Amino acid sequence: MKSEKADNKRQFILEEAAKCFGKYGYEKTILDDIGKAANMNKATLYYYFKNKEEIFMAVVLAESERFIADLQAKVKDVGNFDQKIVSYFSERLHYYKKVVNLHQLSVAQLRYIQPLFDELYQKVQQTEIAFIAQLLTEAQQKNLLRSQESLPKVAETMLLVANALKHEGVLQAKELYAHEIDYSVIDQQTNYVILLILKGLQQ
Amino acid sequence: MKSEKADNKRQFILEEAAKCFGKYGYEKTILDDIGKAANMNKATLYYYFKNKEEIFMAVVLAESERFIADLQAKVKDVGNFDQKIVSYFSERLHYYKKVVNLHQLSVAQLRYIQPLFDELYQKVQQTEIAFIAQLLTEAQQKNLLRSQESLPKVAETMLLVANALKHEGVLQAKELYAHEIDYSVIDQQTNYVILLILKGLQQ
Amino acid sequence: MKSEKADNKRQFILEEAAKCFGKYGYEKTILDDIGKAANMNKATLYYYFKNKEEIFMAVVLAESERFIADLQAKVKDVGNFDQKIVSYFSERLHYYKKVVNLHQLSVAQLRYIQPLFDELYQKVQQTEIAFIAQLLTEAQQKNLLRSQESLPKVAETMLLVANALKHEGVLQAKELYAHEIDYSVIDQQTNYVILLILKGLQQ
Amino acid sequence: MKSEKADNKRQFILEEAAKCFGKYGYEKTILDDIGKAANMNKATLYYYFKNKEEIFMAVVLAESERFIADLQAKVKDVGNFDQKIVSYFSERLHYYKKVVNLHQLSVAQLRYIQPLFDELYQKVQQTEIAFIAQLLTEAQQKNLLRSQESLPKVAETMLLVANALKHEGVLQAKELYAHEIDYSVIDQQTNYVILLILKGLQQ
DNA sequence: GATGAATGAGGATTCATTCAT
DNA sequence: AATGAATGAATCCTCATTCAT
Repeated sequence: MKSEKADNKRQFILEEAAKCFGKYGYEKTILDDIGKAANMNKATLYYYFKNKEEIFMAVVLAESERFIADLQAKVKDVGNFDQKIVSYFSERLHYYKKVVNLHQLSVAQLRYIQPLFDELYQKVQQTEIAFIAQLLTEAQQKNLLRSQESLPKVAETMLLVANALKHEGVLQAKELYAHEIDYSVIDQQTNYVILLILKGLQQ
Repeated sequence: MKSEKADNKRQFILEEAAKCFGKYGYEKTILDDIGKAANMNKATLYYYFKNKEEIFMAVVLAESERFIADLQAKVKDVGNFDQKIVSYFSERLHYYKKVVNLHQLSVAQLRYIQPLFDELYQKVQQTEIAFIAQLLTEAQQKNLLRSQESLPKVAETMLLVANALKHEGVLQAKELYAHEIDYSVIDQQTNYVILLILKGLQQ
Repeated sequence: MKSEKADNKRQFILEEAAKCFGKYGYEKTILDDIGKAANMNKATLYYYFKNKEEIFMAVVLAESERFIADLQAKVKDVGNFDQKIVSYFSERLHYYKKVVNLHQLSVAQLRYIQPLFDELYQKVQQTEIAFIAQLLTEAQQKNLLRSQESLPKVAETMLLVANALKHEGVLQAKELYAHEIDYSVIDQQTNYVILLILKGLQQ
Repeated sequence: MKSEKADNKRQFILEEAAKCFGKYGYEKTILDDIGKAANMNKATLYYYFKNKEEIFMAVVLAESERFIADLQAKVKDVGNFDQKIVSYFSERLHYYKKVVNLHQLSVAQLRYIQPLFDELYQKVQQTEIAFIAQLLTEAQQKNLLRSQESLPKVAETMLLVANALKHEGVLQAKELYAHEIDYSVIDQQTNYVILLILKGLQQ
């Protein structure tokens, strides 16, 4: 492929950028930092990415993919079926929190970035939906679920709800310190709804 | 007092500034934000403070004083004498971590700001030394300590060591994510040394 | 007089301001410098003077008066009548040059300040005219001048011409370095015209 | 060469900047002035220079190099060997005075700028040392000097002394008007020492 | 693909000046 | 008379972004 080399370079930039963002935070990282780290003129970065924000997004996406893979591997070893699902969402929220802290994002930036963020997650979400649907299917095959529902649809709904609660929590946090968003509340709300849904499926 | 009004205004500015720094972080907060929040031209801020950094420092100092007061009240209710001292230092480190996260400071900034930070803490430290010395004195009066040492000196030394370990931890963190500084290691080291010192006093 | 105290204070401010302007130049001297030097709040300066420029002008005026007095004393001892007049104008130009350098004025500032400058000199000029007229009168009494001209008028004209030539020189200096204005050319031109006028009077 | 164009532009900026500094002085010259004079956005200046000060320094350096070249050409035609050396140092001091006046620098600025100034002159000084050493060598070849000293070393020492006396003079001038520094005293001191050294070489 | 060069949009800081008391 | 407080208008400098080559 013509683009294989380009992809490698893109990848390399992202790795260096991730280090920079981690060290200095999103704001303090200037494109010259990333350029120097990747041994190229900062203008070249614009050949591979639209702008600083896109670089950041791509960094987060890469981290996400790694994380989701980890997460799914981990969840497979968790107790029974209910717990698998619940802990999946719980860990997922925990991860979101970590990313926010990791890059020292403030609430203001979060609000601005979130839409792009979510757009980016679309891709990841396909994986997520598939994974949850898979868990549900396995449960169904063990006769744990009586539902006739489309399981992918259910999985998507669960994710939708989880995301909605997360966003809701962030948007409520107007006056609070960014990382003081009370994720534990969001966590409980999410757990509760997910369990309700699962109960519904088991009727 | 001539300066009472000015002091109130200074105080007011600090409260508004604290909100801004909390919301946006140190970097993203621009003086216009603080000015608008405090209903004044940003140039006026320079009448009350030397520069942005001084405003930030004053905010942190105010938070510190509040925190130290809280902390000391809380520690009084903690189990026995040893535990009081140990938990004092543990909580103190936890607070430092919180401040760093609270204002989304990166390692790079930390290094730069730390000296000013510490200078500022001089005042707070007098309170801290007095408090620890008091705890030690009470223990001595209960014949828990046999030492003839000057207790304020001991208190000062404990603080010195705790601070040194904290700084050491930060300076080691060159390549790590700012908030990923491993405070738990620092915490253990600090606990260990403090207990050693206490043991020495009890010989 | 009510204003005697105020006059003393004004005088004191001017002395301190002169030191400041001398040390730092017009631009670099800030009102806080003058205020501190005169032991008063900078706002108070505005009670005594309209603005920074007026302080500067007053400083220059005071220096001028001192200088003109000196000059006139000195000239009295100079050789014959012609030489007295010529050296008066020559020294006068030399003084102007000194003031300009002394306060590190640039050509740009000079252009701006000149009108105010000249307005200020009006007062001084009365003294100057009187002095030159006196020299002329003495010459007339010794029958050195046959003219029927009004001698004050002649004196005034001489000053007018001298000033005009000086201004002309400054305005020509657009592209030159401020203090590189070629005063020697102006000096020669002035001498020449003054001598012509004197010749005319002696016909 | 890759940088030839850039060097030309740098040069062009310096020429325009020199005009501005000459017209308005260091303080009054704003970067917009230089930018406009050089037909570019002021931000572009930062592509070629680190800051305003560096531009100024570069202007002075360029002037210095031109001057030193002139000076050396001129000195070659001066009478005998002793006179060549003495007049070199005398002219050199005269030049320093001119630069200071030329840019309307106040004593305060001089103190601040001097270190950078001297750092910049390091380069020029190599040329100066070589030139003086050459004069000494020629004298030696004519058997005017009996010394076995390293002549470059002697040349360097002479420059060192001349600079030290110059600095001493500036630093003494605390309360004086900047351009009223009494260079004639410095000149005499320098001459005296240089002649002493030359005498020593002729023993 | 890559980069040297250019720039507009800010952001911190300074300072002459004003005004209420 | 005096001043604490306030501010608008600069001014230096930074940085993401663009563009011609």
